[in-house]
Amino acid sequence: MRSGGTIESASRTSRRTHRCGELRAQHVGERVRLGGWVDRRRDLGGIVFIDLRDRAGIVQLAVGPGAPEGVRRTAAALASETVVEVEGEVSARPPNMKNPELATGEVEVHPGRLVVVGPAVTPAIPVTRAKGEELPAEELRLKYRHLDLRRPEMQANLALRHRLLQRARKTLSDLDFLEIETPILTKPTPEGARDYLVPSRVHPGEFYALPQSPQLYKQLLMVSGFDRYFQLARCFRDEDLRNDRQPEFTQIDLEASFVETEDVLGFVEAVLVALWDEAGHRIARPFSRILWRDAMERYGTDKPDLRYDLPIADWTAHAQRLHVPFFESALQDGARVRGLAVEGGGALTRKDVDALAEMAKRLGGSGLAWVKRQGDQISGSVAKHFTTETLGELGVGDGDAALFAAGPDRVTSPVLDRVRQEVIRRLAPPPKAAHAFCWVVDFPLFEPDPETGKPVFAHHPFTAPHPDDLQRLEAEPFECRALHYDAVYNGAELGSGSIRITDPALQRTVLARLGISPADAEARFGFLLNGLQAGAPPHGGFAIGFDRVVMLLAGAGSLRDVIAFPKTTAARALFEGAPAPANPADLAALHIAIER
RNA sequence: GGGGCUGUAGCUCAGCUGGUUAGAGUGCCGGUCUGUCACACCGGAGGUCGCGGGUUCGAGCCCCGUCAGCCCCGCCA
Repeated sequence: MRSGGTIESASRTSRRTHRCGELRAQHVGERVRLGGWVDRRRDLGGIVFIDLRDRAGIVQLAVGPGAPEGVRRTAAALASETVVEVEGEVSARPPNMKNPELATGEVEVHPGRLVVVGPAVTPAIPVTRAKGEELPAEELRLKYRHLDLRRPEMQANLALRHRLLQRARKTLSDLDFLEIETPILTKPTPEGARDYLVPSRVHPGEFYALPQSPQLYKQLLMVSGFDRYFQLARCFRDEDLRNDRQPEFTQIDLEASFVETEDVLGFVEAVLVALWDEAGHRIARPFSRILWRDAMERYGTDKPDLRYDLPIADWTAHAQRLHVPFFESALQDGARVRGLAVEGGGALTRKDVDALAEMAKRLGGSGLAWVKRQGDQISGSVAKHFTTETLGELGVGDGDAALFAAGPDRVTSPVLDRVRQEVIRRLAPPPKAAHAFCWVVDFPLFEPDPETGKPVFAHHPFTAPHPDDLQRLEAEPFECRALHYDAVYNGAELGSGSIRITDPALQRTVLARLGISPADAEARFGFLLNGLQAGAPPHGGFAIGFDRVVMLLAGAGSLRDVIAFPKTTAARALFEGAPAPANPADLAALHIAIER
């Protein structure tokens, strides 16, 4: 509510007129009521200054000799993190006493009433730190989450998260998508990540699973004719964690009917552009495209960081002429020599290069050969095999360096991907762009099982094969491309999606190709197959990893900084203490016996 | 399942080659102070060196085990 002249605060309640952080010079002379936490107190004897903090920020209370006796007594005894309510007049600060560091620094409040409404014990971890003091240990931040969440950084992260959720919801709703909730108690899936299981009380020995994603439900919604669906979906996977992986997480999940790949990418671009806009970044559309095969060849990864050049080159032909022992030992069985021509790589120190080579070895490669050129000087582990001319053929000029890896692609690709990232980190070249979005398309449909070599699906078994590759399904499964696409941003995967199989016969064929018997297929995916037989429109969709998006846009170092109550890397909740033993009576009711 | 890093006062950290009574800053408690904003100044309390075992005349420091947090590999259709 806003009325002319004075600004009526939207934060007004029965107990306050404004939030602390909202007060400005324009409020001078107004009598306000505030509620907040005591951030800091500076007691000068005759006058006490209190920084009062709430969600909107901090304002200074000044309790001087003119204040009522009771207010002065209360002010002198206030402990930090106490909740107080205060009523008083907003005053302009004396000219030399303004604080330009503070949004409210032009003013202060002179309380006529000051009441402790929420006394606080001394906080276990500080909410406000001294300059230069590190954050408390993460373990303590998670244990005393109610205090950690009071910090302005965490408040800002969660406020941003809120805005992004609203923006995603509005963007999709405006595109005519319907938000439809799907079950949290679902059916265990035999493939994929481990499920979180929930025992059934009324059906002894049977279990629900928490959804790893709403995949099958959203496809069935398409079969049901809902046309465009989205959900801000909570998903659960019982796998080991990383700094960008939590056991429960949120996806912006969408699916649409009568679409081709182009349509889905368009919808997802609209959402991503809106989210980045909400965070203050203007992003151009359409995003660039890169074939999966090219991404692997040029960057060694399916999520290339396109903020930087520095593509991987194939130097096999050059290497064969040079008779370098390092290469020849590896150059068998169709292996290749690939490498990076690093512009300005002369700045890499011996220590840098050794660290890179060490990293390459750890990743299972035979290591890294290297050459540096300074004028006519050529140095490095394989320097004696090169001249300025042969280096020139590789694109290595004065002041540059070349890094070589030799072996099969499955080894050198991940090595060169990591080496490229590390070179970029160490040389810190200026990025071509701050925000490098791209679509990676034409993923393979199958990949070899690392143990048996048999085809297993690279994504999920409902991904449609590329129509041009259908006839290769039997004879050359690994050559078969999928209508699958990933959204990649600055080297991070934001999400993935695909056009789905809608022909039940093709769906059965693909499942069979994966070694799943018809009976098995029926037991596991029968409800989907039934759905497809009932008249399925062509459809496809996408899922955006929302937590990761918030983390990137908040500039946070960990998912834990954009989730109010996250789990530790051991999947524990330190704040509430989950998981916890169940009492025997509950277990008995669930027909569960614990083995130790 | 495997590897690495960390664990010392409420919090953040220092602690040398194994050697006397384990320190600093901040917070906390008490005091002085009328314009501070990391207020300043004076005084004080505060320690199972994560836990268990071992080596040693002697362990915060070395060894073994274990727990917790974090990072990575495997895993995450």
